[in-house]
Amino acid sequence: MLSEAERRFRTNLLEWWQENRREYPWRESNRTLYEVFVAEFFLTQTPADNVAAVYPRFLERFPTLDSISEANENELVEVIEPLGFQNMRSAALKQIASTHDHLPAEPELLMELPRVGRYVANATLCFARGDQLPILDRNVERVYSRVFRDAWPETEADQLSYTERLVPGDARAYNLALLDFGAIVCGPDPLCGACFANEYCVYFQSLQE
DNA sequence: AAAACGGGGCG
DNA sequence: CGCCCAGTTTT
Repeated sequence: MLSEAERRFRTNLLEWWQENRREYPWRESNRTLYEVFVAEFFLTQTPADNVAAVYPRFLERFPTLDSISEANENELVEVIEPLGFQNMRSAALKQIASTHDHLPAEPELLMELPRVGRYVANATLCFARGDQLPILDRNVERVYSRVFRDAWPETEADQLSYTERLVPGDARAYNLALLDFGAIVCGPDPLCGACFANEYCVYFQSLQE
């Protein structure tokens, strides 16, 4: 059961997103599971614009897992280098490619891969396939902990359960909207003056004392 | 110098 | 689960 505020937030967020969505190469339609995975794998702790600058080159040189397993690791490191974490990342990709000829399409199986946690697994499957999975990173946490402050749980496991209830049938649109909202409006220094949630956001209400 | 960050690893 | 680590960028 969703609260009134939760239902309104969900509806308002999707409406807002129709006019405010950000475009990135990995969001284009018909991206494969592998292509979306590569993007999400690089997007952890790395600004989207940096990933966007390297992404086409990476996919051209490494269009499949198989092409990674055949490449030498130095070349992999070179292509990833502008993003940082190049050693950890190429070692992980090498290991994944050496043990898989295709990526598993279930979150628990994706999470068995090195350097793939809950965020990358759920984001990959939701954005590539539309799977109805919640995504939870620090941006999403910041948004929910403001808007639903009193109800928002403390621990990561409880937060994941909480977000699971909110994800609608069009999970892809909802989760992308949540990320864009956290980046554009509800960032570390929030633009409450431009926000649709002022009538029910607990954080905004607390500012009005 | 210190905080932020998603994942890994430990007890 | 709670805590701390490695690696990197941002403040």
